[in-house]
Amino acid sequence: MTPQRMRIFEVIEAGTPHSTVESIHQRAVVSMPTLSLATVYQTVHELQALGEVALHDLGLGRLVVDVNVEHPHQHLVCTGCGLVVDVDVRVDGAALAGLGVDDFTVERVDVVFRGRCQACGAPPD
Amino acid sequence: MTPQRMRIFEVIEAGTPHSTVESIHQRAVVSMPTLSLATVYQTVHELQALGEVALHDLGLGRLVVDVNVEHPHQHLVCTGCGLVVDVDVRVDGAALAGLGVDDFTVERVDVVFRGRCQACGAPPD
DNA sequence: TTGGGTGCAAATGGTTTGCAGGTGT
DNA sequence: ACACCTGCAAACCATTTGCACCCAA
Repeated sequence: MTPQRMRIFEVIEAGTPHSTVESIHQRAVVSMPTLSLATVYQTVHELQALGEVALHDLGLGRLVVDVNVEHPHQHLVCTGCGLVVDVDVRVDGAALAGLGVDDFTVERVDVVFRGRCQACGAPPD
Repeated sequence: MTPQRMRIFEVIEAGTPHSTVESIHQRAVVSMPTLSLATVYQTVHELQALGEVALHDLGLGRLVVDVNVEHPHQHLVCTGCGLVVDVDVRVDGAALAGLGVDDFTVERVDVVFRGRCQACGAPPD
């Protein structure tokens, strides 16, 4: 556990439950001016291997670091501001039975509910 | 409708129901050696705007071009080879009612079933 | 001293944009 | 001739990798 990793972990814990690598870096450089983005990437991958965080690709074009690893859940994503909210919906692969895909072993089901948060309101156009 | 676009459209239709931009390009350069990847990207976006194809980010790190636009569906993705299969499962946002996210307007639900196809078998380790 | 691990500079790869060239009016 | 459209070279940006450095043994 190096000073860099400690600082990155503190920043992740102190922030919102879903951070981007960039936002983690921005908050960490304040007290560690030489910290590079690559180190943050490397560290979040190590934290993932240790089971401390989960990394999700929610179609936002950037990695989402999720501190909620205790609890299986899915995600709600605002198409306006990128806000991510955990939702406590359990889904299973059993829904696929009898659809002609029996040769496939389902290991995980990722559900993303996309829409607009209250602050963003209805989309333009 | 230019020669390039016509060729790209033909190639998409003739291939598998899910192509990557790169595979479209590879098949199209055979008969159009000067065709660039950027033109393929531009063209698939135009085809999307025309409602001829759908573009999906399925967490594979590359765009998936889907010719199945008639029919609402979800996707099965092999973590081994990247195979994509359409599955006829309908999901709705109603499952969210009473979860404390009432301030959110759900517009779309994207479900990705991840697992292993028969050819890939169980993952290593 | 040396072996393993750390963290950053530079490279990578998919995707988008800016502009030169062509086309129809 | 002019305005618009087409398609490619070069730029872009999130992410990964290669390597010089540091520390414990």
